[in-house]
This record gives sequence, C-alpha cells and structure tokens, in this order.
Amino acid sequence: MNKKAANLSWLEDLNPQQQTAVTYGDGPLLVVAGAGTGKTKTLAYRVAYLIAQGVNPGKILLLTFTRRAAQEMLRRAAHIAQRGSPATVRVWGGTFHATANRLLRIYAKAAGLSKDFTILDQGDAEDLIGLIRHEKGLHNREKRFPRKRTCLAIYSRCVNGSLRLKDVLERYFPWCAAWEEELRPLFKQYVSRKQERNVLDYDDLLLYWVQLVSDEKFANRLSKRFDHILVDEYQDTNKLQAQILLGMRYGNNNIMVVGDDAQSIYGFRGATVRNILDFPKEFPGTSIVKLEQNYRSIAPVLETANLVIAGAKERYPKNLWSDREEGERPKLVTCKDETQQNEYVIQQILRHYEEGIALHKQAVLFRAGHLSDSLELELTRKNIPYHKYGGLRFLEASHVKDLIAFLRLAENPRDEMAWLRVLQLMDGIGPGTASQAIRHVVEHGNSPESIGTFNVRPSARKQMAAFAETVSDLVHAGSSHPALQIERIRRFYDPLLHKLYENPGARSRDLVSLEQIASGYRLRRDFLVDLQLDPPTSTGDLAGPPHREDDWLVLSTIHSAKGCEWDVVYLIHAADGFLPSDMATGSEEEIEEELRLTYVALTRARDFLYISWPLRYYHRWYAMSDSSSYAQPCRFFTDDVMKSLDEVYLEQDSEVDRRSEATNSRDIAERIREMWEE
DNA sequence: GAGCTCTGAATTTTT
DNA sequence: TTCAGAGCTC
Repeated sequence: MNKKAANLSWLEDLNPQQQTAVTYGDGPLLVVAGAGTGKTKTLAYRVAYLIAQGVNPGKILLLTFTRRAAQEMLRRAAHIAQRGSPATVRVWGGTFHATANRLLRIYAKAAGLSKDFTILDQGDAEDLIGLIRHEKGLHNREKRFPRKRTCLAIYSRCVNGSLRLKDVLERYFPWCAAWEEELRPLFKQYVSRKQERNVLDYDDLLLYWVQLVSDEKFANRLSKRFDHILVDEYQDTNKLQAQILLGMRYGNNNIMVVGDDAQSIYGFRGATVRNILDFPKEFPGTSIVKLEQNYRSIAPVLETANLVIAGAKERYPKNLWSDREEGERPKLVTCKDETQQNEYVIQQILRHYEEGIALHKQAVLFRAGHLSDSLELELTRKNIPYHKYGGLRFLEASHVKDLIAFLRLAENPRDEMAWLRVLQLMDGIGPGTASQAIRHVVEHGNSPESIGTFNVRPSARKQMAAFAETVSDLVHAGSSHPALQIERIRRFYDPLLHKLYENPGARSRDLVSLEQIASGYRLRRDFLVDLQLDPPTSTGDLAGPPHREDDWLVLSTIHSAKGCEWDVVYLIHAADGFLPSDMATGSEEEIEEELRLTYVALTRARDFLYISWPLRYYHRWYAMSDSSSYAQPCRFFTDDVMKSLDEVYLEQDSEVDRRSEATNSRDIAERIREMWEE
C-alpha cells in the first residue's frame, strides 16, 4: 500500500497505537482496547483508511453489536475523508444476525432455505417449543418438566456454545439433567418444525451461516466476497460467531477484531472471553495492538474502575490511564430508601443541568429494567423528559406481536406461530380450531386465502369472514407500502383490541407508532426483518416524529449502555442482590461477569460519577404491607475501592431540599423548549 | 373445544 | 404483583 501523505493528514488525529491499528496492512489483527480508549474512532478511521487505499467499500464487512453502532462508525468514517462519504454507504455494516439474514436470503438455495423465511423472536421460539412440549405430553408428568423458557435457554446454549446437550445440562442446568432423554427429541422436533414452517429463530441465523461456510466451496466463495472484515465488541461473541469468522476467512485472512476482555458481559447468551483470548491461536500470524490511553474519564473515575476490575481473574493485562487529572472523586451515596435515592439523583441531575450539562449528557444506569420504575414515576411527575433504553421491549407487548403476526403470515404463509396467534384472537377459536385451520391452509398448498374456505362454528363465522378478507387484501397488497398494510390490519384488529385488552387507548397508540415506523420502509420484508433484528431500542424511538426541542435524560440498563458515554453517570441500586443480581451469583463465572458489568457501568462516566444504594428495601409484592429488609453494599466495593470514593450518607430527607428542588424542576420541559425560541 | 377461575410459582441482562 | 398452567363448566 502506498501512503499518499497529502491525503492522509487526518491520521495525525490518532495516537501512535491507534495509528498502527488503522494503517495495519494485510493479515489478522487483534486490538485490545480498554474502555474509552477510542475504539469506535479507531474502527471508523480504519474503514476510512481502507477506502482511501482503494479497497472497494462494498467488500468491507463491519460487524457490530447493534445497528446503531455500525451506523455511527460509518457516519464518522464518512466525515474523516470527505471523499469517502458516499462510498461508506456501500460498506456492509450491522450485527451478526442482521448480516446472516442478508446473506441467507442471497444464498437461500445453497442453505436449503426458501427466500421468504420469517424470523421467530425469542417469545415465538418459546411458544413453539412450548407447543411441541405440550403435544408430546411433557407438561403433565409427576415431576415438573422444565418450562418452555428453560427449554429454549438450554437449546440455545447448546447451539451458541457448540456444546453437547449432556454437557450443557451438567454445567448450566443441573436441575434439568434428569430430563435429557425427553429434551433431545423435543429439540429434534423443534428443529424439524421450524424447517417445515420456513422459519428461523435467532440462533438459526448463525447456525445456517456456519453451515454455509463449513462447506469448502462456499467458504471460498464467501471469503472472496469480502476483502476486509472488521469486528467490534469481540469479547461478546460466542463460539458460533468465532466459527463463522473462521469460515469467512477461508482464503483471505484480512480480519481485525476489537474488544476488551474486561467488558465481556454477554455470557448468558453464550459469549465467551475465550474468543478474544484465543484469537491469536485461531488466526496464526496475528498482531496485537493495545490501546491504553483513556480519553473519556477523569483520572479519579478511572482509578475507581481500575480498582474494581483488579478483582477479575483471567484477562489481558492492561494499564488504563488518563491525563485528565482534574475533577471530583466518585461519590458513594448511601440512602435511606429508594424514595430518597430518587430524590437525591433528581436533585443532582437538576443541579448539573443548571450548571450547563444538558439532560442527554447525563445517564442513570441500573442492572435490571424494572429498577428504574419508581424513578420513572418521579421523573414523569416532575416533568423531566427521559428516554429509557433496554428492559421491557416494545415488541414484546402482546398487541404489537398480534399486529406483526398478520404481516408475518402474509409474508410467509407457512409461519405457524403467526397463524396460531392471529386465529385465536377471534371469539370461539381456541387452540383446537386454530390448529385445524392451519392444517386446512397446509392442505391447500399453503395459500393464505384458502382460510376463506375453512368451516368454523356458526358463532365465529362472521369474524372469520372479515379475517379472511383482511388476509386476502394483505396478500394482494404484497408489494404495497407496509404502512398501508398496517392500516388495513388495524381496520380489522382495532375492534378486537378493544375487546381483548384492558387499556385499548394506550395500545392503540402503540400501533399508530408502529405504522409510523413502517412508513419509513418500502418493503414489508425489510420492515419485518428490521423490527425483529434491530428493534427500536428506546422509548424515544417510538415517540413519533422527533421534536427538535427535545432534550432528555437517559435511563439505561447497564447492558444497553455498552459503548456509550455521558458527562454524568448515576449508577443506582448498587446494593448486593441487585448488583450483582441475586439471579447471577450461582457460580464463580457468573459473579465474575457481574464484576465486569459493574466495571462497564463505572467506565461510562466522563466527569462525574455517583453510585448510590438504598439501605432499606420495601417489598413491593408478595409480602405484607410494611415488610422491609436491609440491603448490603455491593460486594465489589472492597476496602481498596472504597478508599477511592467519597462516601455520602443521607440519613433523613430535609424539607428544604425538597422545596428548592420543586422550584428547580418546575416545568423543566418548558425551559428546554424555550431554548429554541428565537 | 373454548374460556373461565383458581392455584402456585417466579422475579436479569438481549440478538 | 403478575403470569402460566391445570382443571372445571358450558
């Protein structure tokens, strides 16, 4: 490669290590990048550099953890070298799953799939496995058979970890080990059922991809399709994904993976730190570059984070440092209870806001989605706008799933789960009749319109006719705008919605949002795929057309905060049992992962870090009215860590604080709007 | 076979 | 509290 210095002056923006990574020649490269060391920047520059060197952008594959991350990097890459901007559009960027989807539709035939396959999300996959579990009579044994969720989790572990059922049971689900003989045929049938029905679950997307590249001829062909492969967040990939990469690099070993073993937090999904630790072995001739200068956090924050991660066992030794010496030490705030924690956090948010830090530069982080419930109530009450990332998903709401199911059966008439769901919405149709109806459709060559000739009991006839008409319209509208199709579905579905659910108003509004999202798509298939593989990630994605005056506070699970940074970070509920979560302290490995999770949370902060925990928890459910218990501090804050923190004890709440806070927060939304008035 | 009522159990992170 | 599933009635 010849370096045309004149065109590459932007390389000077990088430190020497980053430069080495960006301008690296051919062959495998592992970049071990600590938190905040400019990982995104490095990847973006690498893309720009490759394009500047004449690499065909359409032959670059950038695999990231979310679509958002890919878009962000490509946007930056486009900015770096102006002439690169139109070209980056052609770069293949996205998640493993989304890329699998694209490739599998192109090579459907070779993969033994039909191009119009639909995708089962986790809920559908669980339901399908539950259905088969039921059909096999596994549900009424004297000893309880694992629930459908557990069944799918076991299955998924086997697939993602490339592990044998026996080992998975012994290692991760010992209480289900007695059921091995029943589970195996259950899984076998689950697999053939999906194939019959032309549907893929999340794991299948990876599995079929692996199968594709395990064929020498195909591995060769796919290797040629991409000149360079770049992988972000490599510490959170699983065995299957590592196998995919090996296959994709069959005849070309230009691959760059970037990751931080200290930030591996997706073990529950089969991700393994081994991928990053073993990368040099898997790809002989690997060079390793370490990025150790943290540009994000002030030194005191980094010190605390370093002390926390020092408790981890196996890792690439790294020495993160920052030259941002100034700044406050992180605070560990002990609150009386959750209410006081909310008050404290809101008070600080408003104070920083008054001092000029916009709301969207501040984030509240927590371990589990529901841990922000009471804070959300307070924020709403005080008119402080926020967007929440992670936690309960829009798509998991039953009315949204209902509506999507209509689109899915129109797209893929063999999609059994979609039919089952939609048919049972109608009065007088339960699991039995629904199954018969599906059989009827199968017998008529899977023609969706044949549902019109299915005979139902008199009481259900009228609705069934209206349903058949809807399906027929959808089939004929195949290539029309998906938003129009949703409108058609809603004509049939809205009355049902009002009958079926408690709060039809709010649910109906969700469907309007869905229609709005759909209006950004031309093809039904693309809309469906994006919805399932890159779903809206925050409550803000659904708020309809964006308002330019919006500034909002960020609430996020720690998992969803990965890769992000904020000026001020509040880590709430840092009490043992919540962080680490009680659900994840069964094994040494799990606890290690919780430790890394804590590390991820702390390293999101640029300038200010507040860690808080309530002393007293009132048990909101299952217990008597005034039952409460005392919390223990998070076990990862050892004595050493404590020395790096400023401790604050809030014994009792003061009226004064409350009042001043009330004034502060008065219509903050209004003031934010005013900022845009001329 | 649909759909209601009662009981008992669980409760994280996400593609 | 909420949800899934079992069992009962129409």
